[in-house]
Amino acid sequence: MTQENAKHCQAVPASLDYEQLLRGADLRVTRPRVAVLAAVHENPHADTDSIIGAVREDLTVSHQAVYDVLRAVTDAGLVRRIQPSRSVARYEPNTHDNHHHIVCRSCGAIADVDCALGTAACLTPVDDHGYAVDEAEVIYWGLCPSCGTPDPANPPVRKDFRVCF
Amino acid sequence: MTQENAKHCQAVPASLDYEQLLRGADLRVTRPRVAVLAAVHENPHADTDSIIGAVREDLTVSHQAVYDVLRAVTDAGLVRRIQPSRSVARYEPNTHDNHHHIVCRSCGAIADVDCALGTAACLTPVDDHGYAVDEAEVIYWGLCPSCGTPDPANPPVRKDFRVCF
DNA sequence: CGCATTTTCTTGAGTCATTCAAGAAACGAT
DNA sequence: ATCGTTTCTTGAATGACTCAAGAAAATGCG
Repeated sequence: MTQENAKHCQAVPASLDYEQLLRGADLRVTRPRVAVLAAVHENPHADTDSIIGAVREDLTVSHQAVYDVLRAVTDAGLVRRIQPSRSVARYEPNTHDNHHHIVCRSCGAIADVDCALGTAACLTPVDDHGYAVDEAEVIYWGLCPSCGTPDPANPPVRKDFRVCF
Repeated sequence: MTQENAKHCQAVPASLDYEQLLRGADLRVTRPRVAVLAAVHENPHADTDSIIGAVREDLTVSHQAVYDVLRAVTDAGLVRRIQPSRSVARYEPNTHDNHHHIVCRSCGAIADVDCALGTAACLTPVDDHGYAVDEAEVIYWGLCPSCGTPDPANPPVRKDFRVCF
């Protein structure tokens, strides 16, 4: 875990707590679900493939199960799904603190940032066109420190958003 | 074009203006490029498939050409690509007014909204973690007027983000 | 204008994240 | 423990998007 992200990471809950989390959301407790929740908490902004990898260190699961679980816990609000343009889906624990993300255009690295406005103000667009708004998602785009200060030995790569985060 | 989006739509330029736009961006002027630019200006928030359809009303082009053109004009800054979570890529003319979007969770409808903060403030996260930020993208999530006021004759559909915008 | 150079478009195949479907296994309420 | 429901496994399919090689078209120059 990077220094940058530490602020938004509460202590990783023990296995028992994931059970609580699932039961609290009216979801059945299964080993794949606990393992996926653990993987999401331990790997900030991980994509599905990384989560499958992490889960399989403890357990044999099909990729389909991971997709199903991620959908279930996301729908239940336990996990937040983020998907910057041109990226695959990524997941993080839902901390309910309305923090946002900075994404590097070059390498795809993601960092957490606090909401500049506080939870409430952020939800108030000037004109909501009659929409019932319940979330404001902010993505800051730019270059991360390593990509912004070009290093000939380590050139920024556009495509490979998945290796570096 | 809906009333809601009218504010962000300048008059649709004539064909000649698209030529100017392309030349100004150091891009060669070709019939597919002019047609794609026109389609993007005439169809707010259209996905690639819709753009292919619109272009093919005037011209025979391969889908690959449309993908290539969209990439070229997006990289050149003539067009903005937006891709809310779980949606395919969508395109709009780059108006450089830093407006944002409201997306309906149910049907995927997208509406434009002005930036609540003005161009400058919006680019200033509280802590940029050393990133050189050049854009702040805000997506408000909620329910559009038709999905928010349930109508038994027209139930909200989750999956079909592409039919309704 | 006509040719050469470079870029762009066509054609057709391929990739990869994600989803679908059917049956087996696991959960939890009685 | 058993039953009914939900979840997981297996294997195939979908679909947006990309790759690659050659044909066609656009720009620059004589």
